Parts: sequence; structure tokens; C-alpha cells
Amino acid sequence: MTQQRRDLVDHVFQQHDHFDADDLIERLPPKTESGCVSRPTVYRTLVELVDAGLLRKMDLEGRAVYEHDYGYPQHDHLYCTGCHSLIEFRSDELVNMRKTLAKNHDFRVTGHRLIITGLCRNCQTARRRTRRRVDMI
Amino acid sequence: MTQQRRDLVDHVFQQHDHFDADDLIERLPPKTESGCVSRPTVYRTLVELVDAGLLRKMDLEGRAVYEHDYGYPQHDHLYCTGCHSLIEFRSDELVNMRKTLAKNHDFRVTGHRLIITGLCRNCQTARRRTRRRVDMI
DNA sequence: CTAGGTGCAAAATATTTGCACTGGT
DNA sequence: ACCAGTGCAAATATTTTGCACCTAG
Repeated sequence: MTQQRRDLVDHVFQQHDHFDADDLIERLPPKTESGCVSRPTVYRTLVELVDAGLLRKMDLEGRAVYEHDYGYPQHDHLYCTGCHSLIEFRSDELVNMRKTLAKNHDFRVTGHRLIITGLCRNCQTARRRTRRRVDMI
Repeated sequence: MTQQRRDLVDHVFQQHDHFDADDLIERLPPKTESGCVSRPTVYRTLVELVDAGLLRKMDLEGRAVYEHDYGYPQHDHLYCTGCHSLIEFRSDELVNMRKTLAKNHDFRVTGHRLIITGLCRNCQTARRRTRRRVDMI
């Protein structure tokens, strides 16, 4: 348990949000007095946190996005292509569907990933008014 | 409409399967007398086929995977982490769920992607017997 | 002390782009 | 001839790795 890992873990679990490796790197330097954590260390630590079951990883437009896993209920996401935000939702139907499918296809399910793409409320109206900025975070 | 595009489109639509840019490039050379199609051309053509609505693209483990779209019913996939195969399935429940969610969240849905991960029948038994090879292609 | 962790630089992977050339119409 | 399409090489973007050094336990 080094200082770098402590910094990373602290920031990661400060609030429940979605982030990628770059977000993490950009957020860290200003908040730590010990200088910034190097890119390889961030990637290596993320792998370990995922393996340890503390984070969940998903691929979004070619990049790896992470969110809390440990202690969080299973859920899926609405993804807004306007502001690139992820909105969480839960669905028991989906879990049941998964069970049925597993049985029908003799498939041993280990997990799933559902992303529903579209425009969130804000981006629907923003698009009408003005050219919205496509900035992230 | 050039010879390269004709070759590409011919191969892509010869059978309904899932492939990535590399698969396509490897499959083409032996079958065409006109030499192989260059990598940039493959990528450029794939983009156009997706834009034209002929192919669907999905991100799987960081790589772009394509499948037929035009004329094919909407469906989702079971993904076997053993043999890396994609098994298609249809679900009307899912479509209904999507509608309900869209309404509840005031979200304008444009599409979705569901991938259920696990082990297919073969890989379940193979795993018990012997250490299966995780070779690709 | 010593094993695991870190940072730098470089490699690996996947995809995209600048640009001059070429082939289809 | 013209213009879209092509190939090469190089650029991008993201993530991974080799390796020498450092530090927590």
C-alpha cells in the first residue's frame, strides 16, 4: 500500500461516478501534494481494482470507463450521445430475461452489459436551441 | 464503385457472421486476384457501410466488430469468453423495456447494445476436461 | 533487507489521416 | 480530363511492458 495507490483509491471512491484513466490522471495532480501519479501506475492500479471486484470496467466508444462495483447494486446505463453522460437504471426484467436465455441456450452467464443510446432530456432541447458543446465529464 | 470496394462488399455479405477489420483483411488476399486491399481502405469502407446502414458496429474488448444490419432483424448477443464466439438472440421484452425506460427518463432512444457474457455449451465442458487454448482467429 | 511498486521511455494495438497517384466514368 | 478512391507512411489514441530505481514493511 503506497502513497500513490492511496491517492488513487481515495479519489476513485470519493464519489460514485463514471471515469476513464485520463479523467483520473487529470483530477489527481491538483489534489495531491505528492505530485501526480504516473500513467502506467494508474492503469496498473485500475486493473487491480477491477480484479479485486472494487471497480467495474466497460468499453465505451473504444475507451475503458470505470465505475464502482463493490457494494453497488447491479444496474445498466442510458448513454447520451449529446453530453456523453451515463444515466444508471435498474431492471429486474433484464435479470429474469438473462436467466431464461441462459437456460434456453445452455449458456453459463457470468455477466452482461446493456447500454441504451440516445439523447437525454437536456440534449434534446439543447439541440433544438443551439449547437451544444460536446465537452465531457 | 471500385474493384476494392466490390471485393470488400462481396466478402462481407457472403455469409452472415461477425468480423473485425483484421478478419476481413486476412480473408481477402487469397480470394482475390487483384492483390489485397489496403488497411486504410478497409477501415474507410467499413465506416461507409456502417453509415449507409448496411453494417452494424459494436465494441468488443476494445476492438470494433461488425455484422450485417440491413435486412436483418434486431437482436442481441451472448458472448462466450471461452471461444470468443457471438450467439445471437432476439427478445421482444427488451424492446418493451427500452420503451418504458425512455418514457420514464424522458430519454430519446436511438439504439441499444446488450451483450451477455459467459461460457457456451462447448466451452463449459471443454473447461472441465482440458485446459482449452484461447487462440484467436 | 527485499519484494513489490513506481516512473520513464518505448512498445504494442487499433484506427485515422495527409498526400500524391491512379483508375473509373 | 476529373474526381472519388487508393496505398503508403506517418500520425493518433489508448493501453501495456521492460527495466532500473525506490520505498514500505
